[in-house]
Amino acid sequence: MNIENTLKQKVAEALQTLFGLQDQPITLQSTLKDFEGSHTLLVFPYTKPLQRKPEEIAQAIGDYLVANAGIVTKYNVVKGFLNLSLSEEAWLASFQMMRKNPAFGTFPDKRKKVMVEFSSPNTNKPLHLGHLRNNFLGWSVAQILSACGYEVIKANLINDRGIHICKSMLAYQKFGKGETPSSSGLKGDHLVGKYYVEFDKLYKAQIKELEAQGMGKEEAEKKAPAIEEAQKMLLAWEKGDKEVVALWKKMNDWVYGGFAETYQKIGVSFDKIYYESNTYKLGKNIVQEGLKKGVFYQKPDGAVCIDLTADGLDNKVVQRGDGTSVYITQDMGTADLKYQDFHIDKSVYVVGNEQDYHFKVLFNIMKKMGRSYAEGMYHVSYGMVELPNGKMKSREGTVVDADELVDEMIRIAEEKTTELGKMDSLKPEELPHLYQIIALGALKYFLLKVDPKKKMLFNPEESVNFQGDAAPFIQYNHARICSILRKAEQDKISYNLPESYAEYKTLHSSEIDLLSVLLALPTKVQEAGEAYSPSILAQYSYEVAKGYSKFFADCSIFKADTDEARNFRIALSAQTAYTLKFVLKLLGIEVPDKM
RNA sequence: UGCCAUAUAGUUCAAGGGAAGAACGAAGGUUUCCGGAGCCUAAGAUGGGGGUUCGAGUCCCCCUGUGGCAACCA
Repeated sequence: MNIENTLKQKVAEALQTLFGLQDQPITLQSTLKDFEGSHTLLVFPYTKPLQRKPEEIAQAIGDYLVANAGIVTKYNVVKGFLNLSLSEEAWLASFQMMRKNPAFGTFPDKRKKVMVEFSSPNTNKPLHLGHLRNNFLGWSVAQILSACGYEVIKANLINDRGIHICKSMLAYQKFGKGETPSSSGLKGDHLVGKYYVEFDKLYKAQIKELEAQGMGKEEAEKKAPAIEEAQKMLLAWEKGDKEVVALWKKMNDWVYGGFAETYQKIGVSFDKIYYESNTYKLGKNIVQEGLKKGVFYQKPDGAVCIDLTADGLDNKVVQRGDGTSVYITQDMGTADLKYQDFHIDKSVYVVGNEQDYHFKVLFNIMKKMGRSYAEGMYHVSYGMVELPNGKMKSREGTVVDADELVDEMIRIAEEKTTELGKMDSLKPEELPHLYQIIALGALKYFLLKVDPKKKMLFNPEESVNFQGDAAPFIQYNHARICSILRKAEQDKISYNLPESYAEYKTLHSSEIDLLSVLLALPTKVQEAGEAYSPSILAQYSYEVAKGYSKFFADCSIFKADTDEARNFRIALSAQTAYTLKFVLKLLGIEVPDKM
């Protein structure tokens, strides 16, 4: 039914009829702006078997298509590129098909469950820009997979225990003086983060002092009293020491309060929350199972290992000589736990690329252990967000704080909106929500438009775009269409009846370009799902908005020459609004009706 | 040292082996007309060297730069 498949079929037919060629690759791409036509067939691949010039072959196929394909009206040949123009009927027919499908862009239920784990913060400090990239990616990947037909469970594995938490706790014990979020006016996560930084100051000073006394750097890092105390605290926590556990609970609760506020503000939520304090002991049964199966082996000192050298990896310890867990042990256990809880078919981890190796090892092990879900494990690996002067480091305070950044974005959104005088048509009480939509949209789009696996640069001086290739431009096009649809309704124009524009026979090239972009929606959603890449949809949403802007500038809607043209253009606008809203939703971005 | 990423315009990013594209910035134009956060015009780039191919930014090899990993850390 869709244009592309019809064309491919007809091209195959042409190759068979004209040249007796079968099973040839058929490569269609969209025609470049500089040439006439909408679809371009590459004929280079046929030159070899046919021993003929590409121009000859292209011309022959072109003639055949015009005569036999029905939907092709004319063609032109540039080197080995056969540019095709399609009939108005073909465009209008596919447009009607799209209009009739209220769920255009979504796929049928696959009857498969996938868990997407993302966010996964440590509870010793507030969220920063890097976490935002993670949260936005995870959320978007979950939405995309859902549109692709999966049942999605969004999970958050909170790292609420370990030496880093003890660092904050220790510093609080030493310097906190009973400070609380309410007494200090600080958000809970920020308060705890403050003591994490305090710890680092103390620790660094102690190292320096020890070094001054002639101790080597490495030894000083191990012997500094602060770190020794923190380690002692961790042991006490593991033994269930009442005082330590009480402090841990208190400070974690502060952090959860802070996180909840941030999550709520950035529009992120979860279906299932795991805590490492509950899962960190898991996995030992898998170690035993692996030993029995011969997947693992035990070294003389008792450490359990796996030899992955045959797979291009190394020897990896999965359990310490003293019988305690390492990182990978608990991840094996948690993988099983997730399966037990939900019987998932796929398990996706949104985690930074510094853990690429870890996940290769984990997935490899779970395959060797014969887990049914192992083939469906996938690491959405993303690059770090860097500042102009390099990486962000929490301990050194060179981070872009998530809460501050969001607030700043909201401030800028208000400023720009006021500057443009765009808030006149809105009630004052609607404005804060609008600013929030625009600010978060800009931020999310900025972080999502870049290919996840690439590192990206954030320059606080230049901030985030509100113009050009940016969410506000896309949102603006949605708002502008809503305005048109309101007018259409006011004027009682029933643009949604296909027969009301069926006679429209003079499509403008901007209309065809826009239509062609809109038709690509399902393909783009599928691509984004297969690649776990929201950036594909971010780019697409911009193409749609740009296509609409061009159309809007070139084609008058309410002053169109005929009622058919007018009705078609309103319907085209409505379809564009649907597409923009649909795609941005998959990116976790809201669209306003007015802005 | 090994492994994995990565290198495109002044800057930030695109380009499923197929005609190198945007945006920002800087230059010029555009508002009697449905929303100018817009539209139009022009300038500007594949780190270096080999190879495979009809065709390479894309695949392979070497070199250089950058980031990450290579813990019985997480």
